[in-house]
Amino acid sequence: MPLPLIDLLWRDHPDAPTGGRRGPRARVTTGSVLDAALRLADADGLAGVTVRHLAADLGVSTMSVYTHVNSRDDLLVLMVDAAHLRMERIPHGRAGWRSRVRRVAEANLALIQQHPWLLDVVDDRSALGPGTIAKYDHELEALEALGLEDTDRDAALTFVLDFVRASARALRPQPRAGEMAEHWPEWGPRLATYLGDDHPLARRVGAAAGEALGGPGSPSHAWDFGLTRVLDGLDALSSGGRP
Amino acid sequence: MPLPLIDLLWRDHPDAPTGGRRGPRARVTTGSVLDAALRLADADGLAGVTVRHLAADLGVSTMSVYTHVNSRDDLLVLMVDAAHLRMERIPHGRAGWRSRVRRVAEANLALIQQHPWLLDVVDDRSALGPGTIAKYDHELEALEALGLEDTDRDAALTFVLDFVRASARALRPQPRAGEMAEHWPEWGPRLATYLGDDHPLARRVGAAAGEALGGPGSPSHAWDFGLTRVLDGLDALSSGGRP
DNA sequence: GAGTACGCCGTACAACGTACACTGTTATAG
DNA sequence: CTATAACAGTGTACGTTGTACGGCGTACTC
Repeated sequence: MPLPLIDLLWRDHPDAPTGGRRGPRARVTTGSVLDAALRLADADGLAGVTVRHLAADLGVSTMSVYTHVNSRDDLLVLMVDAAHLRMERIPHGRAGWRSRVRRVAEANLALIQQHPWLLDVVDDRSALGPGTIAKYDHELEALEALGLEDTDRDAALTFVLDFVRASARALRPQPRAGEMAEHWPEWGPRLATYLGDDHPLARRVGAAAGEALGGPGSPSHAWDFGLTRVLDGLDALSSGGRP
Repeated sequence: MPLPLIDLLWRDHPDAPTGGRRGPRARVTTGSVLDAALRLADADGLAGVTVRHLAADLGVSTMSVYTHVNSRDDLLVLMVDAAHLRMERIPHGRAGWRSRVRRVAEANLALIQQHPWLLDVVDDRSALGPGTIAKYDHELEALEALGLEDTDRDAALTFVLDFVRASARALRPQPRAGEMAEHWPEWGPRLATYLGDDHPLARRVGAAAGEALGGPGSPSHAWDFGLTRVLDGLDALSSGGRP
């Protein structure tokens, strides 16, 4: 049986237990399993990360994967922490907090667009891993100039990162988009019939939002809009409430 | 084969196709399948909503479910729209936009806490259903006094609702919480060893946030904090940018 | 050289969504 | 009145998933 999750997360730390040295040499390691899992997830999404696929990619039998990882759920946690560990951490420099936070948001958006499967992992246990903790530490620094007490500082970071996650989900090409477009010639008129003259506001705003989504200009209006809202919302903290 | 999804969503509309009248009378309907599915989901979560369980609850065979619903994915879309349809829609009255938006947020939080499985449905096709459209219309009204153009009005609502979804996810009792607590006596000291003196900021803020989470006072500091941030962020729109 | 810890593997099981072929029932067409 | 077509419902079966269990062979320790 592999080591507990906490030790697998910190497997590269000098104090991490190594286990005995007997028996045949391992042909794969937890690290190489993770490398393969990340490749698979980036290519085929989380659903493509099955234990069997993983084992085939590694050239071992299905059950051998469980020698290096306790369960698929644990694997996902390890993957998230690995992605966080590899994330580039740009020094904050002398920029003001607004630029800092903006860069944190953009870096997280880039991370999720590079690894869209991050949106599909709901397990929070990666918070115990070296990558996630380092990321947390670095991003907390961005909020320094806001002068918040600790609980608010954590809440502010959560606020920013939750916005990024939601926006990234909206920006992600929906798997159903193709199916929707396919059925639209049939469904569109039918929906118009059902709606009739009801909900004129929803119809007007929905149409405008739909057009803007596929239209020219910025790839996502909602991202710019939301990010400015986030920054202005935090701004109200340091400028002593609303005027 | 059942009707296409768009017609199932609008099954209660007068213009909805009813299908022929031949054959034995249906012992269950799309509506009763949904009722059972909602009960199951509220009780056991989305994972408890299996076609077999559903059929057993309804007293029919497994495959009979597919007479009234095209697929499990479609079922989830119908469930979401049904939940949106049954949501109470409080008139906005004469309240200012801040109170209106606050109430929209609180109503959505209540909705998700009543039906936590809503967080697990990622399919956006419910946007075509009567419940989701009525909800959209009603919530857009809350933003009237902000004087936004249509695309911004949609973006603002998305901004609010995304915040609610993320907060609701954080407030939801994590399925892993029990397991974490169980392993904590073993993992806590180990984590302390690994961390050593690194990341003092993350350790301090993380500890404060962790304490606040289980501590006395408001059930969630992050909710109050974030909601005020959301409102202040929107406020900056109407007060003409930051001072 | 004996014992043991360990990597690896084959088989097997329960659960899932659902395709398919079928039976039986009922309203309609001739 | 009968033949037909449309429909609700069922049983079986397939492919896929995660993973428990027991066995086999290897390499280190005594």
